[in-house]
Amino acid sequence: MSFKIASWNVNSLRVRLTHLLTWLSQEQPDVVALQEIKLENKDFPIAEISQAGYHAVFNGQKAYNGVALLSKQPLEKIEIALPNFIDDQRRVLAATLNDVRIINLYVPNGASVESDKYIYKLEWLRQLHHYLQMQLLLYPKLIVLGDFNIAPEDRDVRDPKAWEGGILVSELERAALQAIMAEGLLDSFRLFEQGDKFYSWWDYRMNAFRRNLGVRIDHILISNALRAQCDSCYIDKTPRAWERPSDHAPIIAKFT
DNA sequence: ATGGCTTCATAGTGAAGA
Repeated sequence: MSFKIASWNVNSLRVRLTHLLTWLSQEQPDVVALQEIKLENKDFPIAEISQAGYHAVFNGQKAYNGVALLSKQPLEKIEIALPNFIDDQRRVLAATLNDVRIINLYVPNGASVESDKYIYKLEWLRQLHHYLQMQLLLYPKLIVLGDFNIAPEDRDVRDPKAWEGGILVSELERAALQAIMAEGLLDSFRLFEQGDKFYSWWDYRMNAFRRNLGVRIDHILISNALRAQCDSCYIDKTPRAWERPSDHAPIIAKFT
């Protein structure tokens, strides 16, 4: 039986709800991880999501951040934060489906490498590292997906010279991601032959999407125990071309 | 060209995103 999982930073679930519902009906993923839902739990559109055939768990807050998991089957063992890390920003949502642990992340953006938010991003990634070490011991079949706000390599950036040393590509961010992946997580996108210049985020400004001036910062990482079952991974650019889109495109992985 | 767009909170503009 095949299994399809996706991640999508919707940049406001309120604004993007019709996009999401259209996309769900077309793509029929088994699980979707959403980031930047930007609403409180009391405002989550449970009825619409349920009508579309999905269970939902969510970890929202007012105005910013917020993550959710939609699933055709009910999810279990929900966690909503990194352990032992005091943080009022809602960026984590973990759940279990059968024997697969799914961890949805909205990694801090960091603003700029000179910013206090950059320090927070690096500390957050350090805490994430500890958490994933433990989760890998508990759950050999692990999927860690979401908006990582890190482009792993220069080939994940349309204009590496322009971005060099800056946020999303700085050495410390990339090293933090590499250290996490070295625990036993694979970038599912890079398990397969991909064309050139595939990105998951394009700035709203400067006609960046039309010109494909993007960066690949949304990822689906999988543990070694899932490697043999993973069939494909691809970025779905279609909803990015719709009217009033999110600035991110969904990324999808399929498993047998 | 440190702007450029979009969303949210707010009722003017300003923060935040990446």
